[in-house]
Amino acid sequence: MKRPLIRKLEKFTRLSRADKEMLVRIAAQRIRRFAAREDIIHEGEKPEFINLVSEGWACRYKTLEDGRRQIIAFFLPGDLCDLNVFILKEMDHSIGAVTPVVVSEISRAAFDEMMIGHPRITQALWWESLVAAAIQREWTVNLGQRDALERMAHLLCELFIRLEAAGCTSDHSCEFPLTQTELGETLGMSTVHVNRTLQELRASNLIVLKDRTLTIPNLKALQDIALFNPNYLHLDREGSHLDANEE
Amino acid sequence: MKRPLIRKLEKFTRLSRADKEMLVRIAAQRIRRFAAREDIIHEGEKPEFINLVSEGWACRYKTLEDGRRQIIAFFLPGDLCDLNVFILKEMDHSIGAVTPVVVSEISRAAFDEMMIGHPRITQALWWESLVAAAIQREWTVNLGQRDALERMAHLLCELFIRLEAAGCTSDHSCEFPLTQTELGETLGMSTVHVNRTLQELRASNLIVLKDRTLTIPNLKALQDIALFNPNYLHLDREGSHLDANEE
DNA sequence: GCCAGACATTAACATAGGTAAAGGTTGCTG
DNA sequence: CAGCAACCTTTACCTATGTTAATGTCTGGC
Repeated sequence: MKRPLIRKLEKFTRLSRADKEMLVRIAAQRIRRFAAREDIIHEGEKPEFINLVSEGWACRYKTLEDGRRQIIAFFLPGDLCDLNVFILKEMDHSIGAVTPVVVSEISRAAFDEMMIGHPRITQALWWESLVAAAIQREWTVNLGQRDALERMAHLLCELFIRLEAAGCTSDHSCEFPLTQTELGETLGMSTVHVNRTLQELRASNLIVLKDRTLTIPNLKALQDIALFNPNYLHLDREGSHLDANEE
Repeated sequence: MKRPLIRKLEKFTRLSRADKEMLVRIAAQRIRRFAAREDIIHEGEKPEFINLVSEGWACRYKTLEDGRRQIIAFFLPGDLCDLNVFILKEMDHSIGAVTPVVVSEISRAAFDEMMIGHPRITQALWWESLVAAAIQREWTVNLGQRDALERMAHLLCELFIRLEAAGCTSDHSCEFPLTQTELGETLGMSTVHVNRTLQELRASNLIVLKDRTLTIPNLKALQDIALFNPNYLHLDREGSHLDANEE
């Protein structure tokens, strides 16, 4: 459950003790807490920090002039928001807390320091940002090509596997704080249809979703429904499953 | 028309003569040509280079097991495909030529050299990759929230403005090589509906599209239909319109 | 122990967009 | 210059999903 970022990065590369200490130190420098639904940064503001979500779920979202809202990405424990953002003059979207959230702010200086002294971390962070881009692309495919049932199944598979990589699952279950409204804003469908779709997945015994807890009794089966191919998550370091060196 | 990459980067920052010479030199190192419809790199391959599209249009796409295809991004002249890709073990999608295309391959060594000796270029390239990510996010919004007419209008606005930044427009017109099938694969709609939607835009005098040429007589009007907010393209360098120093 | 607010569920009905199929251009190629 | 291939257009019909609105079920606060 601890240090989800480190746990995740180790899916890509082995980190030295010094690397890990560095990451822990950086993450401790400036910590902020947000209530559920609170904005962490809002469209139009100048980005000054890289945010690292260390506890809770956050999301990127964008609102159209007429009020329609689209959730563009989820940030799970261990996820970083945009390396290098400070290059941009202003945010073109907002980041909000989905649940109560703990965020570490990484300053430009701290980031540069890490880039210079810790090539392993640097590599690992680029990997994480390439994966984030790949996820965004997969969401494009999801919204463009899959129908409601496939789309929902795909999202659930992705979130479950990402939570697993961050050490936030136990057995076949994980906490699942999203409301049906939020699922609709993510998948581009009405709440009514979200509900119908979840009912259908439940009826097929593909998921159990109750009391903010999601259980996927047979992940393979859900993946099949979703046409889910995990390659885009790039979690395939040779032998990463052999490492038992959790900290 | 020349050096679309330089032209585009100068929307973000001023480049020195040495910077520009560097970019020209790098782009000349290894050049490849592809016929329309040919793959530049295919899902599953190991990425070894950063590709720079210097002439023609290319696209990223992904195909589901059952054959459905989604176009995920367009690469216009001056666009780069994924800084740092070589970190990944294999491509999770393909990149294909839409028209006949000229591509410069940038090796890891050349990229590193540039990063070290040319901080202005480094900054500018990160900017360009952040913009590419922002575009991908906007496509998520487009597919998730906008209806067919808005979606089509939005895509046309974006492509036109990006072509303008690369110096590939004249007055209110640009070359527009996409078939209706490709538009459908981009916007997640059937060709029949693409056709209906284009008819509707034509009937409202919002576009003229004929003989692979697109004219947008009143860009503002098209943007209004699309709920198009150009902020995500981050083309707003203070005073960039004052620079008359084209090379 | 009751009420308000947030969330989930269901039903009845409406519509944007998909599907299938046929015909119309245009432009190349032999 | 005939004929094919790629692309565009249109029509008729169908269905996945949206809309509206009513009802149900929790939860925390008083």
